[in-house]
Amino acid sequence: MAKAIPSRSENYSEWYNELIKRTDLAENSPVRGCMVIKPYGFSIWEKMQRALDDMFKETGHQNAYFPLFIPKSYLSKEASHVAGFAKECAVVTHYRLKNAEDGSGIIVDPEAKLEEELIVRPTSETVIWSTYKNWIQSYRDLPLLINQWANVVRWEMRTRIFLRTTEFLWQEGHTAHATADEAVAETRQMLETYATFAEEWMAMPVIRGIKTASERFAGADDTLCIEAMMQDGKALQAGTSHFLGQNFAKAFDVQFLTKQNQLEYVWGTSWGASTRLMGALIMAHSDDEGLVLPPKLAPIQVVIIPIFRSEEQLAQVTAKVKPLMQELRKAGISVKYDDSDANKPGWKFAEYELRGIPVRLAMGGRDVENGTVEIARRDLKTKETVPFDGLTERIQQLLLDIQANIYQKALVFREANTFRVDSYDEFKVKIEQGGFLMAHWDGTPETEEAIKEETKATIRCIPLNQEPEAGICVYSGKPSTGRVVFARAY
RNA sequence: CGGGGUGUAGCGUAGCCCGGUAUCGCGCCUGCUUUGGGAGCAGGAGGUCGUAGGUUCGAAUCCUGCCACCCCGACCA
Repeated sequence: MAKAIPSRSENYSEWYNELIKRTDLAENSPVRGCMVIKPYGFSIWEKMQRALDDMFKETGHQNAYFPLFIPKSYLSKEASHVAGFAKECAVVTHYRLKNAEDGSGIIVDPEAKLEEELIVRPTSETVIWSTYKNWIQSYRDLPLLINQWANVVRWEMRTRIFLRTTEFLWQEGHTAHATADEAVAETRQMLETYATFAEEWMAMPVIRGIKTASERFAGADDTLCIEAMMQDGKALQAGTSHFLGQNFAKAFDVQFLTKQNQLEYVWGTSWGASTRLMGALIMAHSDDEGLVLPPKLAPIQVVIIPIFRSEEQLAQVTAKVKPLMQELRKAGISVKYDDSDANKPGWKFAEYELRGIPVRLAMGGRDVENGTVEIARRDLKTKETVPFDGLTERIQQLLLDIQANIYQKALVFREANTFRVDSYDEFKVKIEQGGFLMAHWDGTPETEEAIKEETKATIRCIPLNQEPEAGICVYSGKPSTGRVVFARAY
């Protein structure tokens, strides 16, 4: 018995860490700030990758791969870019080790110092734009729509598994366009792609918005983002899409000839989403019994557990189950039959619940006789006995229902924890309870900074598609044209 | 890098204040009974108490250094 995970409501951090550990998603590695993604966790990540990658392809993007190392001089070509990343770079200075003279072990060979240090990429704009210079000459080469799946390194002071690790996996799209309008449209399109992925695949509602100047990506003219609410009321940035203007084109001298034979700088975008999405997935839906996976991302959608006292009984159940599995698979449903006798049914029920498998079937002698099966759903933790016939259709529908229900639940939670706030006193009280505060802001970085300083709340974004509303800044009392989203964030 | 905490069997822990050769649970092994919500009983294996030193007749326990990990903060996707 035992093994309850620490309660979600009591200690969210502890619950999160323990959940990841117990479900075999990932673990901290001995290497500073890095994590090991275990097979179960990676199988979920792979599903995310595939879905995102398909969406990128549908919008005309192609995959490529660029180097891990960035010469220091590249990184420093775009001034605000390097300023933004300088404090968190891993730097390669030598290329050889040797035995110490005094026999004390292996040391870095001082003779093998690099002429120019190499930075382990914190993001790839600079290497990529230095390459694009050679790829782009004419308007006929545009738009250039490239994505890469890669790892990057950011030497953060404090790490948190999946949410902020020293090394992380992500995809980064880097596009070049002939006009600003086109690049802006691309930025929007990719933001919408992320939002669609979050909502339709992860079942996680997001707010589409634009970052304030102080939260903007280093080197961008504008940063769009999707922001999600976790179950502790904190915000999580789940994806970003940047309009780079001509900043990188100018820094790396990427020009093209227009139809009119004019030489012009190209317009850029970049956009990325990372293994942080795994953290989002966990924190958005899971409960004290474990993970709750949306069916579209569950590596196993249906688990079938036989209940038997003897080999003969097991054989009877198995005879019914095998054809069902074939039928489910034919319908595109992933299914696992756990007929091991290492653990008893009760243990299996709890284990698959912990791992977030959306649907569980249990079948024993009783069911074989009656032509029934017990079907349980993870999201609601309900179960019922249903006829064996027509199961495939029922399960198909159930998976859709679960996907929709998880989304709806997260949406209701977010709405219930989103508050319109009109005074700073109210702001300070509400922020302690968590959630999103919709408040007027005077548009100045000073106000933004002061509020952050005093309440630890940041402006997550200025929501897109929001009707303008005249008001006064909750902090300064100066006029404002619309509400922005304040929250404490991961 | 600052503040706090924890290191005892594969995992989780008691013991530490007040020194006397380590407790309990899970897991593991054997046997029987069990199997529709994390099985029961009986027996068994498993520990240089993070590490180095000090105090002491005697250290998991007291003292000092070091190491590791976790939490909070600065930084941030």
